[in-house]
Amino acid sequence: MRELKRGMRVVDEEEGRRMLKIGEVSRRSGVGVEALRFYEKSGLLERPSRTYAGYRVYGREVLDRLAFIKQAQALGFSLEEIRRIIEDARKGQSPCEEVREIVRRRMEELDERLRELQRHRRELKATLEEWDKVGRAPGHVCGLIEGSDIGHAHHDRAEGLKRGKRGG
Amino acid sequence: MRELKRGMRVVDEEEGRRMLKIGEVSRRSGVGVEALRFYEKSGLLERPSRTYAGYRVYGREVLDRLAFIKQAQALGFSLEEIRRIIEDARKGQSPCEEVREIVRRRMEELDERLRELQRHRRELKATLEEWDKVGRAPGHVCGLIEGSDIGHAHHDRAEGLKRGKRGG
DNA sequence: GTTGACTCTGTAGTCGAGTCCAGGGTTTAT
DNA sequence: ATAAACCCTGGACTCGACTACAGAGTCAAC
Repeated sequence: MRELKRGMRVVDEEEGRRMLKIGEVSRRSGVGVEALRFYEKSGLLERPSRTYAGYRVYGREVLDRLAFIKQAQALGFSLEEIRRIIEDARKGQSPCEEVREIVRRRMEELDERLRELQRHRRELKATLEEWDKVGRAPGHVCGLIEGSDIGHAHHDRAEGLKRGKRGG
Repeated sequence: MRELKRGMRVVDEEEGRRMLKIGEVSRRSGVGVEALRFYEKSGLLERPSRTYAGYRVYGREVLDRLAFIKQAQALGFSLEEIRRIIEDARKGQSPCEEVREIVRRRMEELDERLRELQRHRRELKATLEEWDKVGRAPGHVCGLIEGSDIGHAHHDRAEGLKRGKRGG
């Protein structure tokens, strides 16, 4: 089907910059065809142009966008946050203060989470050491649950830890 | 309904140790009635005895169990892991080596996650600083996504970071 | 002209840790 | 006698980031 009917807006494949079909984008980016369509639906990727048959065709710049998305994800951003960043980036031409603000906030959250995890680590370690001492005591079901520190947790501490449990 | 029909196994409320109905357990533990039933279904709590009318009645020891669960959760264990720990604790009477093993493994994972997050933090910081420098450059859509470091991420690094993305 | 790889849409399912609800029955206080 | 507060079951829903599938159309190769 090479002759173009009117209304045909297929982007030319011969014109120097080669266009990519979704499978190739997937292979090159490592992002999975279904995920690509999902990203499009979620507003992370612009709707690409289509071949006459309805196939998506992407320019190479989508690979940069996907690399950006992956990196942002790796940095701990949710897709929704990434979507907002991209959106802001498109409309706010000047200093993109909002974007930096998101990153700043995110970093603060990350710091908080880090502090928490370090505390958890210390508690785990203490628990292990406790168990190494207590473990051999007879008369308990196991000496761990009933006997150990963590079996009789201080309520306020547990509460404090729980606050930060926003799924990542 | 005080006269007991045959088959009645209601645990006596007068017998010194007072039994708790689910609402009271909830209030005392801070765990939420629905969550308590959910824990029961998930094998984290033994099935409690029932009143003749079918109401759950718990002994005070359930509060210890719940404190344990909460603390373990705060330490980063999933309910499934906690379930396994409790199960192991019940059947493995001697040194509960498995239990300690789980905790040890968990701590290693936590260490890994901590290292990752610290790396993320450093990258975020670098990105922010990069943006502070690049942000004012004209000619970009925003100077952030297209212009910044993270827009052209090294693939291998992104992959490396992604591996650890087990939701938490 | 037919295989086989690819693509499309749309919907449903996954996981974890619950929450919420409908439509009942029970207990307690007035 | 009746309202309020509690309890029961079973099932649906939530969120995030996908993945899987059904059923159909398209494209390149032989």
